[in-house]
Amino acid sequence: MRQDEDRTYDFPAIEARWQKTWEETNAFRAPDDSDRPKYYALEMYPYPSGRIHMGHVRNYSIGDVIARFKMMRGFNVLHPIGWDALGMPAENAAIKSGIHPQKWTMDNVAHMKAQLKRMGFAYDWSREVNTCLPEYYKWNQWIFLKMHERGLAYRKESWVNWCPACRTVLANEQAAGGACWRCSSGVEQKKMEQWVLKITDYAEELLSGHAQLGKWPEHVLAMQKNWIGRSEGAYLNFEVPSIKKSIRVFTTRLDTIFGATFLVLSPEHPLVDELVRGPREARLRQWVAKTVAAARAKREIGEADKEGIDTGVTAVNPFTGKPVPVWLANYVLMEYGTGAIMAVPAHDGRDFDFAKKYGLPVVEVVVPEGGSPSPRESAAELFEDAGVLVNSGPYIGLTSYEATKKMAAWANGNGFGEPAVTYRLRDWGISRQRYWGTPIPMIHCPACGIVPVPYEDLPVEIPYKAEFTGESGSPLEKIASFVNVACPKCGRPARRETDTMDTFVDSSWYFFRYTSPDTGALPFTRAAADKWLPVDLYIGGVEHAILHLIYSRFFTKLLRDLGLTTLDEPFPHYLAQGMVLKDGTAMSKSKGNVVDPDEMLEHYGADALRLFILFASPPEKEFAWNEDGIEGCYRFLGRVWQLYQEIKPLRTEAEAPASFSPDPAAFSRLRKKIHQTIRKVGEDIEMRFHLNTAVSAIMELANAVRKEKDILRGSGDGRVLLGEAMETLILALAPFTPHISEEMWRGMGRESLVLRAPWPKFDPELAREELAVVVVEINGKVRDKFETAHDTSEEAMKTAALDLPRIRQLLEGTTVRKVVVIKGKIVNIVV
RNA sequence: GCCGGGGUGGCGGAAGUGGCAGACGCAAGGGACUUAAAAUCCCUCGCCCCGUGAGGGGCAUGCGGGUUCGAUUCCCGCCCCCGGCACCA
Repeated sequence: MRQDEDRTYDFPAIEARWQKTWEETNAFRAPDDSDRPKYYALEMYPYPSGRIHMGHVRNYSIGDVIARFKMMRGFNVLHPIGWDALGMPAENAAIKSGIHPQKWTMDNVAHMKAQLKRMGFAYDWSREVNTCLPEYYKWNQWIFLKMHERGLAYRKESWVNWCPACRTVLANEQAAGGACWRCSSGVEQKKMEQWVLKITDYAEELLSGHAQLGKWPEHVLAMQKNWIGRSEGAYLNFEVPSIKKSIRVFTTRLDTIFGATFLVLSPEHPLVDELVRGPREARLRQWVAKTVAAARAKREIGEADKEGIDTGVTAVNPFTGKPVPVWLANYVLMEYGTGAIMAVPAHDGRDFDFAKKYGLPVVEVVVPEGGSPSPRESAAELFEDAGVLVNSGPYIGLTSYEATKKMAAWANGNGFGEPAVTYRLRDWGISRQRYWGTPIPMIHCPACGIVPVPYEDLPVEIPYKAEFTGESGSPLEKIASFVNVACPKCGRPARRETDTMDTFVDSSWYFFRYTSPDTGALPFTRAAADKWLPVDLYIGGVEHAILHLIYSRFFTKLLRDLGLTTLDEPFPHYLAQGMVLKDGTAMSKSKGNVVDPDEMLEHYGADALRLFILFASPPEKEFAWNEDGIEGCYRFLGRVWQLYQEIKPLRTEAEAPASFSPDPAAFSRLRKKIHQTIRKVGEDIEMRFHLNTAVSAIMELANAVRKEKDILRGSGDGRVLLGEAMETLILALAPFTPHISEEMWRGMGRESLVLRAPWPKFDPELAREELAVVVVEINGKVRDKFETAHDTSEEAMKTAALDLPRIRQLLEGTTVRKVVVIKGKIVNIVV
C-alpha cells in the first residue's frame, strides 16, 4: 500500500475540484428539449445495503465510460441512477438493531450517493428515483389496480415457496433450485392464498420477443427460453368408465400413443379423490397423504425415488380402445401440464423406470429408420427420438412427424383431444408478508368481498409506526390504524390487505420513471417515454438474467397494452457484466474477501480505480481483483501526469532551439500513432465494448509520446505534434479517468470541460501504415520479412521475396512447387 | 441428463474477415540514481536445444484427427472447467 507522500499527482485535490465543478454546473443534466440525438445509458440501480461494493464500481464504471463517450460524440445522454430501496434487509436491520427501516434506508442512500459522487460518475441526479418513497410506490399500486381491472392480478390459493429464514413467500424464479435467492435457505412448501400477476398471458410474446434482442448475450436468451419452457404437443382425454369422467393428459409425443400402457396422475390431481373410492380406499388415501407431504419436502432437495400405487381403476386408450391402468405416482407434477400423463415406458426413461419397478408392460412403437423393436434393459438404452412407427395400427410405417399430425387431426375430429402449447413459466406470485414493501391496494370486506382501493385514495402508505419483533407474520397485521378501514363500496368496517409487493415489481418499470421522475399524473408521461426509450444500452450483472430482466420485459408489454407506451422491448441491447472475484470466488462478506472501494479511493483515487477495473478484463468476463494491478494503473496515470507537466510549457515557450533538426521519422511515427489511437479507442468503445483494449491502446500512445518526446521537442513542428499527442491522450482518457483529464485539459489552455469536447477525428490516411510488412514463409514457417508499398503487385511481391538473400540461401537445392501471394500481407513459398 | 459459455506464458488478458501467436499491464530478474530505502528511470522476460558470441533451430493456443499453401480462428471426435435448468410429460 502506497503512502500519501509518494503521490506523483495530487488526485484528492483534482478529483474534489472537478466533482464540485460538475455539480455546480449541472454538467450531467439531460434536457428533455435538446435537438441532439438521444442516448439512454442505464445500469441496474443498486439496493441501498449500506456501502457500494466492487460489483457496483465495475457496473457503473462501464456505464460511465459509455455515457461520457456518447456525450463527447454529441449525444444528449440520459444517464440516471436511483435506489431499489424497499426490501427485507431494512426490516431485518430493524429487528436486529431497532433502527427504523426508513431511517436505515435513507441513511444508506445518503452514504452511497456520496460514494457514487466520489467515483465521479456522470449521473443526472435531478432524475434520481427512490422506490421507498410514496411518490414512487404509489405507481406500483396504480399499475396493480390496472392489472386487477384486466384480470391480470388475481388471488390464488396454491402451494407456494416459503423461505423460513426470510419468513415470506417467494416467486418460483426466486426459489430456483429449492434455495431462497436472497439467503440461500432451503425453501419449504406452504399452502397459502396470495396475489399473483398473470405473466403467463405474455409467455408467447416474451419468447417471440427474443427476435428483437439480437444484442443480448446468447446464454441469457437461452436461460429465459428455458425458463419460459414452451412445449408443443396435444391434450388427450382418456375415458374412465367407472367414474364416467375422463382424464386429460398433455403429451409432446402423440406418436407414441399406441405404447401408452398406463396413466399416471399426480397425487395432488383433483380427480384423485374420486378415483380412490372403493375397496382399497383407506390404503390409497393413506398413500396419497404420505406422498404429498413427502414429495413437497423432497422436491427441495432434488430427485426422489419413483414411488407409485395402482388405483385399480382403468381408463380407455382412445386410439387402441384398450383398457389402461390408472396409477398415482410421485414423479408427476401437478404444476405442469394437466397433472396427469400417459406413460410410454418404451420411449421415456422415467416411465420405463417406473414400469420396471412395478412390472407394467412395455410396448415399443417407434424405431429408428430401418430399425426394429428390441428388448431394452435400462432407461439409457431407450429410443427416445422421433423415428418410424411400428405396432401402431393404421399408423405403422409413418414417420413420427407424419403420425403426430394425423393422430392430432383424428383426435380433434373425434372430440377427445386437440393440439396444445404449454409453458413451464407460471404466474408471478407477488405477495410478501413483510413490512418494508409496497402495500397491495386491496380491501377485504365481509359484505362486498375483495374491493380495490379507489385510485383517488392512492398511495396506500406504509405506516411509519410499527413493531419489529421478528415474530411470524407481517408487522402490518398488528397495526390497527392500518388494517381497519371502511369498505370503499359499502362503507362498513373492513380489513386492509396486509401483504406487500415483491420488490421486483418496483424494478420492473423504474427505467420508465427516470424519463419523467416528477410527474404526478401518471407513472410517467407518454411524451418523455417516447423521447427517451428504449434504453440504448443496459448494463448489469447476469444474476438477473431471468428474474429482473423477464419481469421488466413483461411490464413493458403490459404498460404498452395499458396505452402508456408503444414500446415492445425496453432493453434492445443488454451487456451482461461479469462477476468480480477475488481469490477465485465471488467477493462476499461471508467469505471475508471483500475489497472496500472506499479504501481504494483513499489510496489511489477514483480515476485509478476506474481505469484498473476497466483495463483488467473485458466487461462481460469475470474480473479478478488484485492489488498490484491498480498499483500499475496508478503508476500509469502518474506517468501521464509527468508527460503533461513536460509538454504543457512547450506550447508557450519561444521558438524551438535551432540546433536541433526535426526527425521526420519520429514525427510521422507519432503522428500515425495519434490517428491510430483515436480510431482504435473509438471503435473499441462504440462497436465492441472492449474497454480493456481501448485502455491498452491509450497506454501505447502514452508510451510512444514518452519515447519520441526528447527528439521532437527540438523542433517547432515537433512541439506542435507533442501538444496534439498530449491533447489526444487527454481526450481518449476522458471517459475513463474524467478528473485528471479535466485537470489536464484546463491546463492545456482549454476553457470548456473535456466532457463537452468533441471526440477527436482521425485521418484514415495518416492512421495507415505507409509501408506494408510482408511476411515471407517457406512451407508456412516465417523465414523473413520485407517492407513494400501497399499497392505492390503480387508478381512484384513474389519476385522481391524470392530475391531476399536469406530466402535464396534457404531455397538452395530445393524446387519451388508453388508460391502463394496475398497482397500486402504474405508470400508463402511451398517447396 | 439437457441447454449455454470457456480452456492461449508465472498471472490478468491481446490477436474485427484463416495470414508475424503472446499487444497492453502485472509479477519476476538485472542495472542506474541513493549513505540506504521508497519512488522514478533503463534493460531482459513463452518453453527447449545448438553457439564463447553475433546468431540459428525446434516445440508451443486442453487432447486427437481433418480441410487448407497456411488454423488460436473453420469442421469432426474426445477430455476438463464454469454458469443455468433439472422427474416439465
